Amino acid sequence: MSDICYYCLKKSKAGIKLDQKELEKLNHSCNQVVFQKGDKIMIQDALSYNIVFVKEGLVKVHTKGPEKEQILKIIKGPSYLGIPTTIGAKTNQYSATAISKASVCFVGFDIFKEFIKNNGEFAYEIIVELCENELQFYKKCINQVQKQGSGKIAESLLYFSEKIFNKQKFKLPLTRNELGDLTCTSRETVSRILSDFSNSNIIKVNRNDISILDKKQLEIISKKG
DNA sequence: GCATTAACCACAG
DNA sequence: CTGTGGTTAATGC
Repeated sequence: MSDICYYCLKKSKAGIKLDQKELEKLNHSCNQVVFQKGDKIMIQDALSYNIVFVKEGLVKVHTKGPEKEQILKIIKGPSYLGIPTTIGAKTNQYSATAISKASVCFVGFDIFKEFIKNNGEFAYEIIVELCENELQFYKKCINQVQKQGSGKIAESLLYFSEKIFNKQKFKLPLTRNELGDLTCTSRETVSRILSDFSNSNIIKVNRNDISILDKKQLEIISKKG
């Protein structure tokens, strides 16, 4: 099949702007890999030759800090994940690990560069994505520094509920420890806050099954920090 | 001072 | 891997 990319239903917003000829080219230097939960997709400090695009599935983006592991974000396909590190640095500045089964496309950097140079619509969509990302990180940065524990946990629960699963009830794809790495708190704090929320009937917790019972309250906690 | 918040340690499921 | 309790340190009335 020389037209897999052409028929792909999980194109990025930029990918939609490619014409048939470009999609055929893309297909020649694009390699799709299916990762299982826990598989490493990108490893920090390794040389990066490809633009990494998550077609489907959940991926955690994380980096080794001076003290401990830091989860930068959790993303759901379809979404790019390796643009800044591929373009802006020689080696990967972060790692990426599948936290569910995930289909990932590795796109040759040369062809990606060619699209950016020759297709303005494509380039524009890439810029939009990069800008949205940067703004999101500003927000996250402020939240991490200024919100207290319960606010940060509430925020991430809402994130999983609204942005990742679109459900009130979901299975948390992270351990308590990882949720701590994501929210800049300790695993003990995560445990305590989750049981606090549970005792206040804001959420229902059973292992990693989370149900949000009182979304309003959770939003208030998230907002006020 | 006293309360709140959260990290670190330890230990038990 | 989790939940809890004790301890300690920082910060804010």
